[in-house]
Amino acid sequence: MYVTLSSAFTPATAAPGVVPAPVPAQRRTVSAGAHLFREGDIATNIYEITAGVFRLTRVLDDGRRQVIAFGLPGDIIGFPNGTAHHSDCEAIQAGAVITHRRHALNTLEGDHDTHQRLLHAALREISAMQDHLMMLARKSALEKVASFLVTLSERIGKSREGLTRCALPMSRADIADFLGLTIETVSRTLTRLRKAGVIAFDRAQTVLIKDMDALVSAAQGRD
Amino acid sequence: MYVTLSSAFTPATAAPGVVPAPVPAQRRTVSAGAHLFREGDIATNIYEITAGVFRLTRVLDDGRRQVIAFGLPGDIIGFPNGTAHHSDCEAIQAGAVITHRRHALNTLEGDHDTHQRLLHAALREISAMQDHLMMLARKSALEKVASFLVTLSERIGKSREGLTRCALPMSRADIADFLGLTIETVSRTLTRLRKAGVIAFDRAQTVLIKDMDALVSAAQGRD
DNA sequence: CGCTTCGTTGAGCAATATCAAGTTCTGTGG
DNA sequence: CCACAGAACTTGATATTGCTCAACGAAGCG
Repeated sequence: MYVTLSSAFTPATAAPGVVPAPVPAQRRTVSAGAHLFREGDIATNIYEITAGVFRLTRVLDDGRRQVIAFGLPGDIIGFPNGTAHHSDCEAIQAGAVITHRRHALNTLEGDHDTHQRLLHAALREISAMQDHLMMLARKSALEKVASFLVTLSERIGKSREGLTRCALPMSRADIADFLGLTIETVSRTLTRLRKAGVIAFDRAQTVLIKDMDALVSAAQGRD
Repeated sequence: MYVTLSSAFTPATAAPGVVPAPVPAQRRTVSAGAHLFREGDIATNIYEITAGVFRLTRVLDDGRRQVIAFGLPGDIIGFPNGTAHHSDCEAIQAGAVITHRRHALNTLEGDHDTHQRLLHAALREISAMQDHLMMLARKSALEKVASFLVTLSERIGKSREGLTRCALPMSRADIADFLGLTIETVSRTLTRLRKAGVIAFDRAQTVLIKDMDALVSAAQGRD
């Protein structure tokens, strides 16, 4: 559930001919700042986000932090590897999730449709993380920040009259830790884009993308 | 199939009580330099590596390259997202794979055991990529190179008399592109570790780890 | 209204990239 | 077996990017 690509999210409609299924899934709301799970917790559930914004983080012993992904509605989060979670998941904006039993990934239990959806989400996740990998390793600060804005606005931006308005539900620190930069560099880069007339700000938490083409170009390193 | 963690690889033994299954899997050998698949190819198979070393790469339009992972025996590679592959996979050392039909990931086809193994490999992959993400974004050149050597030697190193000998089947360029560094930085960092007495070289393609503790420390940033 | 957290800006610095030689290794043809 | 050519690797000098440290401004919250 990298901020990208999940646009290809497959809705939860049952395939024709498939039995309606005995769904052991439950809804759950999560208030801002609350953890869905923490590193070390036994991974019993997989979560399908229906509202809010979540943040998946890993922390190194010495405190260095990496935001692995932001989870938005439609994303599926919390895939287990082994029995325990290896990352923290916190709601940065109050939200809601559908919890699926971890066992829904076992072939012989639960319904086929849910199983397939979770599986495809996992595969999409692998692909999205490959993109993220590429970005972290090979892109400049400007490209990273621009890419992030483009991707986020594709997910949650509203376009009107050639202007795209996009909320930034996460702090600068979260963005920095997602992109592998410092807070200062993120801030400076946003300022640079603003001064270049590519973006503007309402509040620090709302970007207005004035020139999407330029932003996309910046994201790809042709600035 | 990041170079790490697959040590947790689950062998292909059938679970008790499971029908032997009509396996549609086939063996295939791949010579050095040959591609298993390329970006854009229709993803019809998933590959289970039984011998050799493979390299999974993504290339940006402008030529910037990222090695997503190295595939070693026991790893499973080529998970599809959508219909086409989004990366290239090349054998850097002659090898062999078992090919599984992509459909083995569909619940209702093929045997349950294979399905579960592939699924768990995918989940392990997600976890491994999270580690890789963290490393790319947050570690210094020294930490990256040291981590790489530690991880690789855990997979393919041979220890004897407190000395671990480990082949480096990939070129410096491959290592650099895996770690998000330049060839020169990789080379300099290896030299630095060598001059510090932590490692030594036979040929450029074989490391001797003389002080594993020091290497592990370096990998974790306490040098 | 003050406090605290978050974000921006500036100056200097450190790590790594880049550019440019050299050196070693490898394979090939004589 | 040796000489040579090309590739891979190492090393050095310099440039650049983004980090660190520090101060300041703005916004949420009691």
